[in-house]
Amino acid sequence: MPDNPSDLAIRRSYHHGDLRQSLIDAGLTLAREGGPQAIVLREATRRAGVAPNAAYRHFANREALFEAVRAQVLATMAGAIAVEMQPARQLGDAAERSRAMLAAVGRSYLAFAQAETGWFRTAFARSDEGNVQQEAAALGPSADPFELLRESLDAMVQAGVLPAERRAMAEYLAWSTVHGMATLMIDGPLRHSPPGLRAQLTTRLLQMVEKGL
Amino acid sequence: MPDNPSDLAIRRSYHHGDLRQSLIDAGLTLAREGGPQAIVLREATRRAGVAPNAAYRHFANREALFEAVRAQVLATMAGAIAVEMQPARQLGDAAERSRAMLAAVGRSYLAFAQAETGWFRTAFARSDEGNVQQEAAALGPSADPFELLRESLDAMVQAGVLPAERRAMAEYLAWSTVHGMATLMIDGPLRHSPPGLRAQLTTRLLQMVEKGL
DNA sequence: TGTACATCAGTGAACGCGCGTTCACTGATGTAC
DNA sequence: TGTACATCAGTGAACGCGCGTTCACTGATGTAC
Repeated sequence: MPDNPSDLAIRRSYHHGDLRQSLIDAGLTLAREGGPQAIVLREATRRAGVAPNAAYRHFANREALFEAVRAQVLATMAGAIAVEMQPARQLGDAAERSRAMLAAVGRSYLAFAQAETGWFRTAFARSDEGNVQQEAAALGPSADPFELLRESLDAMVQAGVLPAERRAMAEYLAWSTVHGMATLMIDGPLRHSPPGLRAQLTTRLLQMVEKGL
Repeated sequence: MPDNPSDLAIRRSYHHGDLRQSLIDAGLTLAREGGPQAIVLREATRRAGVAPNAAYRHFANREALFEAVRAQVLATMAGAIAVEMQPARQLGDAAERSRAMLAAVGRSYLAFAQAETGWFRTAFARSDEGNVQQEAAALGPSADPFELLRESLDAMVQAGVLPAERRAMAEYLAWSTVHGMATLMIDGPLRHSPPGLRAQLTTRLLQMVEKGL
């Protein structure tokens, strides 16, 4: 393929090049701006510069496209969190390190929810499942933020910071807390709260989790 | 008005009786079964046995109907929680009472989310706000579950269970935790978890909040 | 008590919109000989 | 190296659907005299 003109560029060839990925990319843009409901098949094909039904060469239906986008979002989010965890990973003391990792997960989870609200909503949109796991698995390991949380908790147990008998289900307790706060901040009563208050709340919340676990 | 045939009954008179409330009732049924998106103006009029545009006598647009339904849901939820709090309120010891009240709020909040998922989703659907507060205010006091949470925390401070300096923002920390768990249970990885596990998680979560605050 | 009339609460028909999806098709690509 | 042909990836047109909303209307109600 000498020229591979994607998306918005005027296609010189009858064939697109990589329509599948272009549709997913368009879906990502839509989701970023408008959340899960903005992932509209016809709009994605429009942005890819292609007839609406062309999508059906690559996806069985709208749901399949949606799940592909969702898996990508999950991977992107996991990537963002992994980056924020890097400094914590460098720490020498095992106890300190594991605690810092957990805090980093929580902090960057909340940051992502606020910075990329559309994607955040998409990541946790209800789905008929099934497709999701397959898509996510195809993207390789650590495509899910949840895994990073698990890793941090395991590190805490290994460092002796978290008693082993409290490890079970701890990810659900921690995740609940942080996810609930994210919801409060993007949709709930804290929707219009100032950044200073949010920072304060984030800190106290993470303290509560660490103490409470 | 000799006969006041509402909703599904065949109307004998040209006038409906109380179309406004009938539309809200229809909206409540729709929301209960299908969540916020199921609140469809045309469907509500259909169920009320009336032409689609009749709704515009009582609501400016779909959004206005939606907010009226949402306010009702919030009130219903607050009512359910208030009932569950009753036993706790009877307790003699102030410290014990306040703690039991908080636990009751958390427990019944989670129970409501699982028993009435459609309503729960509706209660916390994003909205353009403005209308909500007015509608809720019109329904009288305690129309919001959040108020009951605040009340419990205030009681804890008064009973000396919660240090006054930790009272500020405590409702957001507590609410976050419980709301996040609700989300996990209805949409997230705990979607298909057995009741026994859920009960265990609920208990541990409430312990965590009490300790962590 | 009866009648005229303004007001209110509904009707009937239609609008434009955008969606997901299906059909029969055609242009481009790549492989076998 | 050239040609025939199967396969693949897109096109064009249309479908049915249901939505929210607007228009000009009509039947029922209640009030003034």
